[in-house]
Amino acid sequence: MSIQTRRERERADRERLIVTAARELAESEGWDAVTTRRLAAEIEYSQPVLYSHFKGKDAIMAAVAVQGCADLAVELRTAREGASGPRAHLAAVGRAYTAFALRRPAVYDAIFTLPVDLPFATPEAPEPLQAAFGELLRAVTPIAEPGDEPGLLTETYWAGLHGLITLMRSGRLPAREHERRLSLLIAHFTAGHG
Amino acid sequence: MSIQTRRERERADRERLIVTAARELAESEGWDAVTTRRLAAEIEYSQPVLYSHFKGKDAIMAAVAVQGCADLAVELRTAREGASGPRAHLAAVGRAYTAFALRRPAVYDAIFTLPVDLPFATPEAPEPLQAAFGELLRAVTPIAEPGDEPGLLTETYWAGLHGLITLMRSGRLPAREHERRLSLLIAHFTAGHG
DNA sequence: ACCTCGATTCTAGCATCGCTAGCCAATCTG
DNA sequence: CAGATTGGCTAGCGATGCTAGAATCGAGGT
Repeated sequence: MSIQTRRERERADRERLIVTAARELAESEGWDAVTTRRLAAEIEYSQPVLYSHFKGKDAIMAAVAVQGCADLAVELRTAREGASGPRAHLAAVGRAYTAFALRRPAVYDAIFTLPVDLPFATPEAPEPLQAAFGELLRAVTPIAEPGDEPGLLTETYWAGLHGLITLMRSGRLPAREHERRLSLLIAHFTAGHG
Repeated sequence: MSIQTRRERERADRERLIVTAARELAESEGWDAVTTRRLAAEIEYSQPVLYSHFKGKDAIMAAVAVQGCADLAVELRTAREGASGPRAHLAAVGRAYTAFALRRPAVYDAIFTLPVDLPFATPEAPEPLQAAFGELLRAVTPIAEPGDEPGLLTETYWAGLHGLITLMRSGRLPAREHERRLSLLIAHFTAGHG
């Protein structure tokens, strides 16, 4: 079995190598620079090996998204734990979310904007995605009013954050006022929860 | 002058032909189907004529965006005029906005999601864009609380709508509950303006 | 009526993209 | 050591956005 396990281990190593190379290349030069040829050169293999690990370029991006989402979940959690009170929780998580999106735009896009077919709002969704949403849910639930479904309220708050990010990143909203818009969003979701 | 003006008129006609062909093709088969070759075949000219009118494919999409934005502005206006009261105005405009996005996804993407370089939040922005934002502004301003800057509040509300649309359209939010999420967003922006 | 010349449109091609077929070599088995 | 099998690589396909240079059309003068 030793020979077989060594092969599988090397294969798994190379798969990680592909995903991290794709992420680093995307973070340093944008997703447009992540071509299959360029990525193959980066890992010092030929193009077709990519397709022996992943179904296609989309699958590689999906892997980057899942891995990056785990990072996001951690950052959301630590942000929430560093604040106290419902309103502070919501604000801290919202700021951590947008900070992540601005600091790592390529990863954020892989997770939330690029058309990569990952199951999202279903039980089959990858664990990191559910973890990240769970962190949002924990921050939003305490400010839900009676009759509000926490899940739906979380999705709505999330949409607000996502809209701010995407419109600003594409130049449709001026970046200068981002902080004030974010504060407005938080304020309107925490009305009456001083 | 007659011959010159006729030429210019024909040229303008063909430019309109290009834009409408691009829009119709995008609306019926999606932007992926709008290749320069396909578009050239659709207007029964060869590829290079596209480049004698527009700098490139992006410029054609920008033209579709500007034209479509005029439609959006009209729909937002009629929605607002069909309602009475600050809360009803905000709700009507929000519903009209999302309805437009769902009914004409290709045009919506050209305006708000695809990376097309149009000046947005500046005085140089094309008039239809300013008109559409102005309609949102008119609906939001009445529910702004003292101290809130209407412009920023409008941008924040707009971001909420845009986030709901993009996350739902990409499958990241279940479409079934869209109406309830939209209602939640509106409710949180109209707290205290029954 | 014809010819010239300038403007305009088309043919053909470039570089690059994601992806794949089929050869070739290295490695394991008997 | 010979045969078989796994796995990577070379080469190429079809399609993309875009462009250079040939070809064609039409206006104006003689």
